[in-house]
Amino acid sequence: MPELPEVESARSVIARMALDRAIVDVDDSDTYECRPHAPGEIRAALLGRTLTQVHRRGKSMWCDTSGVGPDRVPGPTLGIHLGMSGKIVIADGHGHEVDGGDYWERGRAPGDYRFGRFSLTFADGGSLLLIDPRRLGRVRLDPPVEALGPDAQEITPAQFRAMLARGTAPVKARLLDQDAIAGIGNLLADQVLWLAKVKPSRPVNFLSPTEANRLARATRRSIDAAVAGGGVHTLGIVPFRKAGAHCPRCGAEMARGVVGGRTTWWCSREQV
DNA sequence: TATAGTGTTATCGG
DNA sequence: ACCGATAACACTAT
Repeated sequence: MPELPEVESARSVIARMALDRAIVDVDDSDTYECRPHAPGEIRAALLGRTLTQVHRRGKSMWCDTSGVGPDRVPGPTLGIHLGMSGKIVIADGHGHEVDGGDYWERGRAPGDYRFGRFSLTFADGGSLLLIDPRRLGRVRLDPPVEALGPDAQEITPAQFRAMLARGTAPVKARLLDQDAIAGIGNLLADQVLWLAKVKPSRPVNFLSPTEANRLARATRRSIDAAVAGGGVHTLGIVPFRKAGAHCPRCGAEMARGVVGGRTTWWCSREQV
């Protein structure tokens, strides 16, 4: 599920609910979610500290930490990636779900913690949980975030042009490359390309400056819309990514293919 | 029962 | 070394 808008929702949950609360317990026993750490490593690093800030770049989040004593010694950063199915949830001391952001989440009822993979418990008994059925998310200390490209929500027109100015990859593959531009996933990419009327398989070296500009504007508009709407599933083209659907703009049949290794849908008439 | 899936990454080949 | 394509990862829902 999570692309940039969902991760931003998770970031805001942490920012308003989980900062400056003393950590008294950590469940880092899921060795796959917490790879490459051994069980107990993250726990030992966080016990007796607090989260002081939460940052996001693209789909990656990380929290600054510090001790709770008078000296407030800085600790390691706590990296959280939601993967394909992750969600951050805050519970109170009775295990009652207090906050989980507002984006759509397929099937799960509030308070269903069956797929909890990592948690922090605070001094008052409340907790932060990472719910992640597919377990492709990740929690780690001091995650490397320097390699990520500019955040897709804040990228400048010049940075956007530079991102397309090298190589021969299909434009959709480049939009999905987190080292080139951080935050765009499969659904957001299809929406951006549809809005800009660019065929996903077109090599970046064949794009005109006009098309590059349309893509930059479409990226901005799509992310703003998805953040405001509460997730990428609220984007216009998403309900039409299915067999037999027709373009909501021109009525032509939607085409399906694989680009950048991902299932891709586009308008067979307008996106050429 | 078989398959697809809103993400990342190691590996392979050109 | 750079760039792009592919498979693998883990697990659920259809």
